This record gives sequence, structure tokens and C-alpha cells, in this order.
Amino acid sequence: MEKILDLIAKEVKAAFDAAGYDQELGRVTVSNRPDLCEYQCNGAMAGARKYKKAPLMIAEDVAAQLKDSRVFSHVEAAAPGFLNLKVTEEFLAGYVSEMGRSEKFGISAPEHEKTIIIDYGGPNVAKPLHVGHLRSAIIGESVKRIARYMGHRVIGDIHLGDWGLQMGLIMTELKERQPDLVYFDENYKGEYPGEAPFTIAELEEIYPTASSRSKTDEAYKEKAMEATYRLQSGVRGYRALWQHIIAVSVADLKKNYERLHVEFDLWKGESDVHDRIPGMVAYLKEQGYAHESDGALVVDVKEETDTKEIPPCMILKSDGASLYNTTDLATIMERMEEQKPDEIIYVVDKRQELYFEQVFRCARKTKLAGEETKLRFLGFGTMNGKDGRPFKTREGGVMRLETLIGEINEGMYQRIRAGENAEIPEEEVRRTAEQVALAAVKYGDLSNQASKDYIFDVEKFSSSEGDTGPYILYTLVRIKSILRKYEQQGGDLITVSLREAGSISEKELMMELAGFQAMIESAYEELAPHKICAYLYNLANAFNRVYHSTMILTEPDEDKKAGLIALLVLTKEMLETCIDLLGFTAPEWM
RNA sequence: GUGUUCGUAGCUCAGCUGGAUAGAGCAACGGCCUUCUAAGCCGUGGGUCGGGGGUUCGAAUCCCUUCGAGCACGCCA
Repeated sequence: MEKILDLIAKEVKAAFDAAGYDQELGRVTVSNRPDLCEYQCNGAMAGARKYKKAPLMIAEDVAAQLKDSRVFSHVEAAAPGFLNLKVTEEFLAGYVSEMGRSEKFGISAPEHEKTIIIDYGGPNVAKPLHVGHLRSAIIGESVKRIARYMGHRVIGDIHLGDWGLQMGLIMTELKERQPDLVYFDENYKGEYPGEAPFTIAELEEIYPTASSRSKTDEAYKEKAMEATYRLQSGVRGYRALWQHIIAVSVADLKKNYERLHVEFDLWKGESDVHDRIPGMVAYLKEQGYAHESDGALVVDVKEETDTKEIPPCMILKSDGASLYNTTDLATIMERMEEQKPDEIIYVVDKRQELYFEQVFRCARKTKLAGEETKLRFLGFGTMNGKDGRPFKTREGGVMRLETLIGEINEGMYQRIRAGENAEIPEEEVRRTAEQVALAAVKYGDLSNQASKDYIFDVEKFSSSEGDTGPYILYTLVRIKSILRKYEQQGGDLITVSLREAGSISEKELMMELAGFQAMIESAYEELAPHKICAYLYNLANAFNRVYHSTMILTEPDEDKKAGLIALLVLTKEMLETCIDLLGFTAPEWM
């Protein structure tokens, strides 16, 4: 289905053409002066110079051509050369009801289905998830859903940090505590136990302990590096132990991400490309891409046009060890072989921008990634507390994600309990509280541009006043409630059909609905979930205005009532689709 | 130092490839529940778009400059 703006523009372009002007001037936008018109065209002013004619005259010429158009109910040339347009109720209702009948509101499948990989720059195993991981998960999940909705094949890869020094640290600390574990017995030849010798809680305590000790205890750090080396070179016991750590961590991560409605298709990690590194390094050397610099192996990625210094991309450290760059490049190589992606999107902290610029350039230059593969950096800003400083616990420590979500859920639960819902079963109240809390958190995050820092203000996000998740859900709940009652009265939601708008607020709601396609396309192209939030907010506002000015269930004219119900059905579907794209759902009541 | 992002109402933020009186929300103030969930709706006040130049018929938007803030700048990830 064509976008409504394109349909309108088609009319206007034809009018420009008929009046003897370049039809390209006939572009149309949603009006920024709703008091004057619904849509507008500014082409007359752009064409004034070319035709050496007053813009107002051009606008008038075009307006004259549009006089008999069936699309417009009002066409007016306004000084200095605006073309103000209003569409007919018939045209709008026709467009919106076709949207309602169409799959995905009329969005057609892309000409080419892309394969897109989303790399969440994953968390490190054995470390608890903290608030820093929240944005990557929330934004990545939304971008994934948006791209899928647009008809692409999207693969989300959590991409765990599972191979570095932190693994050696854990093993070293474990050995100190339980030296008799079979994993450390080099002569042991049998099967290793299936059960891990630690729990997730222990792991989460072991890592920080080991990490801080390594900073002061040199010998301890040596041991950890040795252990890391042993793991990477394939010592059986270390590998077995490592697998336990991964398994225990992943089980816990899955549980946490599940609560956030975040899913990954791949649970790959840095370790997965370990075996590819030697080959890749050899390739880079043989092709002459890599050279030695200060003992390290690097690839130059400077370009003539650079206005700044771009440091070379380091492949191997001077001690021969690999680093983050190495695994990232090897991962690109692996993905080119396994998925042949058209696009790889890295959803990571924006502070890593320069680093990824280096990696991208290196991948291109060395042909690890072909020209046809787009490498995109989706950097997100820091989540700050109300003081504008990075979000911390009251004690000043790093806030665990589990704790944060738990607190917000509890707050929302108390709020619902305080309402007049005494007869609702406990379990359902809990479930509703979780839904609303998740909406609060996700909407609060996603309604800001990803690249900007933002202030995480639970009270503000949880409020249902203003531009918040709960407000959107409340709107949806109201619609659902009306539709339920309509059905109870014997109405049928399937057979109702949309009618022409009977009031200004209805027309505005329809116009909002009609703008869906343009919005979703730009949200997809720009990787901008906040555009969906803005749209949702406008849509919810538009509906609430209808709600307050129109009695629906008591409408005596059955046809009119059915038309309104059809409008509500469509609005509900649209709201639900959009919140799904953001990664949350609505309850039946709240 | 170099680069980069940003500076819009008291606070938190929108403003698409330049267009008509710069928009929301919160906070403040005033209205609206015998009617579909008042977690709602309507209204009022509040801004030299950091400053200064320039391009343009027209600039919050593009260019230059200046002030201020954040961030990043080869052996961390």
C-alpha cells in the first residue's frame, strides 16, 4: 500500500504538472499548522526562482488545478506561497479502512529480504547483569523487532565476553578455595562431573573478589594469566570448568533477560572464534595488510579525507596475545561465512565509537567484510541518575539489574494494590504489575534518542501522566474495556466497518493512524525506536480526545456505533503492534 | 592538544532532507466524574532556540567563529 503522503503528493504533483511546473515541487508533508490545514506543500516557494514568478502565484495556479480533486475538501494558496490542503472524510476513511484490512496495515514486504545480525556487545559471563546492560538489551530488542516487522531476517547475537582474563581469575580463585577439585588434577583422565562445583551466587561473589585481589597481588595475577592461557590452549580440566561457568552464567542470564522480554537467537561468544584467529592473522600478514608497530601487529586504517588522527587497528598485542579487536574481526569473518549478512548492527556504548570505526575500516580494507555488507554502529548514551551522574545504588555501588527490576515491580504492585482492585487474585495483580513496570522502564528508555545520555527517573517513568509507558497502556486498557462491553452487548468486532469521521477528533485520530507507514519506515531506517514512542504518544492522545468527546457504547445510531467500534479496533491493533515493537505488552485492566 | 557529540521554557525532552505564531510532558495555576477505567480530558502563564557573524525570499535546522559541558584518542573491553 502506498503511503498516504505519497497518494496526496501524487495529486499535487499532477497539478503542478498540469499548471506547467516541475512536478517534483509537489512534495507534501503533514501540516505544521493544524489550525490552517491538514497537509501542506511548500513547492511553490522552492520553484519561485526557477520560474521567476511570485510563489503565491504559482501556488494559486496549482490550487486552481486541484479544485475538482476528489481527494481534497479544501485547497488554498496562502502567503507567501504555501499550499494548504485538507482531505475529504471519504478519502481518509477509505485509506484507513484499507489499512485495517491489510496485513501489517499495508506495509509490503521489502524488494530484497535482508539478513541482519544484531550484536549486543554482550555481557561478560560470571558477572551479574547491571544497569549498564539494560540499554543494549532494550534498544537491541526493539531494533530487532522493527527490522523483522519490516520483513527482514534478523539474528540477535548476545555475543558474550567469555574468553578473557576474567575466566582465568575465576579459576584461580576457585583453585585457592578448592584445590582438590578434579579439574585441577592434571593426571585425572576420567569424566568430569556433570554438576558445577558452584552456584551463580558464588560465581558472582568469586569474580569481584578475584578481580580486586589481582590488582594488588602480582603473583595472583600471574596465576590468573597462566590459568587463562591454560584454558585457551585447551587443558581438559580448565575447559571442563569453563563450560560449567558458561552454563551456570547463561542459565542465569536467560532468566534475567526473559523477565525483560529480551531474546537472543545466538548465544555466541568470543570463545567461538578462538580457533579462527591464527588463520586470520596469517591471512592479514600474507596479504600485506598487517605490519608490526612497536612490537604489536596492526593494520593502518587512516584515510586521506580524515580530519583527525585515526589510530591503527591493533590485531595482536606485543606479547602476541589477541584482544577485543581480534575477536571482533574474526567474528565478522565467521558471520560472513555462516550467515552472509547484509548488515551487522552493533548495539553498544557510544564511547566505543572510535574503536568500532577502526574495526569497520579494518574489516573493509582487509576484505573480511565485503562492500555489500553494511556495518553499523548504534551507540547508546549513559543511563544517569537524577543527579545527572551515572546511575548508582543509594550506597554508590553498581545497581544490579535484578534488583532494579525487582524494586520497580514491587512499586507498581503496591500502587495497583492501593487501588480498588481488592477482588483481583494476587497472581494476576503481580502479572499486571510486571507488565506495567516493564512498559515504564522500556518506554522510559526508548522514548529518548538512543545516542543521548538520559536520566533514569523511576517515578517519572512509572507515572501515567504525560509521555510514559503506563499512559500508553492505560489508553489501551480503556479501549479493550469498551470493546469487551460491546461484545457483551452482543456486538461483533469482526463485522464492524469504518465510517467517515463524524467529528474533528475522529478525523485527527484517523490521520494519526494513516501516518503509521511513514513513521515505521523512518524508525527502521534510522534505527530509531524513539520515533515509535512519539507516534504512540500522539496516537494515544488522539484516541483519548475521541474518548472524552464521544460516547461510544450509548450511541443510539447502530451504524455510527459500529463505525466507532471499528475505529477503536484499528487503534487498539495499532497500539498493540507498536508496543510489541518496543518489546512490551498490555494487560487487560490496570 | 586533536577529534567528536551536545547546549531549545524552572526541570526532562521533541523538532524529518531550512519554511507560516519554536512544540510536548513535568512542575505552577484554573476548570471537568449521577455517562464507556479521573492512572483521564480541557484551559492559562512561561523560551532573545548558549553568544556573535554568514548563506538564503526564509535558519533552532546549513557554514564560520566564540563560550560552556560530556566523551574518545595503539597494546582494556
